[in-house]
Amino acid sequence: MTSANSSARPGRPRSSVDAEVFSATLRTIDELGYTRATVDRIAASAGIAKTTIYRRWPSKGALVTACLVDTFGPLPLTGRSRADDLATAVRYGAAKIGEPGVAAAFAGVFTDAIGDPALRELLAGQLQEPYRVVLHEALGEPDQRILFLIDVVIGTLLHRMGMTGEPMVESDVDALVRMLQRELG
Amino acid sequence: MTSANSSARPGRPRSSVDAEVFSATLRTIDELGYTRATVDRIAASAGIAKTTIYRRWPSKGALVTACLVDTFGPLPLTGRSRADDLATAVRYGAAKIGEPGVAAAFAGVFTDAIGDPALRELLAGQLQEPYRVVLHEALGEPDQRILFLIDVVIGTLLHRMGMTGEPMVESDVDALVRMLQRELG
DNA sequence: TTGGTATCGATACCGACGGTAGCATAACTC
DNA sequence: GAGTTATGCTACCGTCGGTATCGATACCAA
Repeated sequence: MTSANSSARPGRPRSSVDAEVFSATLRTIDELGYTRATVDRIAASAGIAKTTIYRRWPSKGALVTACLVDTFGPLPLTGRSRADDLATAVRYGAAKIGEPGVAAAFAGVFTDAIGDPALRELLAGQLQEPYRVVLHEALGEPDQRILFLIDVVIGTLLHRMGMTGEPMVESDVDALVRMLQRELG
Repeated sequence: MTSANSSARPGRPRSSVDAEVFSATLRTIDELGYTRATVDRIAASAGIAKTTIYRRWPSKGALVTACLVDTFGPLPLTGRSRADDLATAVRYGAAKIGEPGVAAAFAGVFTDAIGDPALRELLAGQLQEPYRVVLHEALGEPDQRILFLIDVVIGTLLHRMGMTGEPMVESDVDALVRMLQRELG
């Protein structure tokens, strides 16, 4: 019979540096902005070679998208009520987008995704789609409403970061929560 | 007395090609995306030399910002009622952001503005500030509420364009109008 | 007509960036 | 050991944002 040992691939195993790379990516983007955060600098900050990055991700946009998917984990919903889950989702998004480098990374990927359909599919499929599914289940609203909700939450928070460079203040996040609770309540 | 003729500067006058440049900028960004819409290509599309562009705008980001300021003209408010003015503003923004190249230009400038404080000030001061003033007057709401409103409208519409590449459908724009009318009504 | 001035097109150039190729070497399995 | 895969390193390519330069051009004033 063939060797059925699942983790028995020959050759040198991949070094587990993905976490360091993601951390270095956000750190570098936060310090220098998306454009000046070159792949060379990110690799140097992660302590690896630039070629190693291109062996794992096909482009800078794909790297940053993977970085965002890693940063935005699963939504920590409570399931107590629709209003509660909605508020949790909004505040979770606000917290994540307020983390250093996240908003800049988001804007950069959006820009790269124009005229790069593969990257746009990656962005919509890997980043937005999981939240669409879980919010559809938690809120019991049709998909069109869920996608609208995501547009409002993420778009609003990103626009504030893009215009001011600062995360949205808590009182405005509160207003966003109340507005959407009225909308979906 | 000194020669007080206002339009009597010596030398060759500037050729009036700003409109062609703005048109070429949006056209090229729409065709190729922000990154691949190089200043060379924009200049060629406008039928002028690249150096002429850099004599009028200090950077690609400044050119695109000026292009957006030109595209987004003054808000055509009716003054009939707050609800009417609000709906008009939202639909005006949706129409403009749906025009070819506008959303891509917006996203690109946001990306460039990170780590370029001068460009960010240009963006906030030239593009956002006029709308803040006129909406503050028309809606009679405090500045914080107006800025929040702008974040929601522009952010939501841009996020939809960034994720799907298509403008927001009319039914969703309607939902956006109703949601904000409830919020500010 | 002449001279002064500011803009224009064209070209060449620089530094930086995204991405690729090649090679020696290290790390693992059998 | 042999075979296989990943890594670091260096060198390289094409492109892009932005600058410098120069002759030609279009205006004004005298």
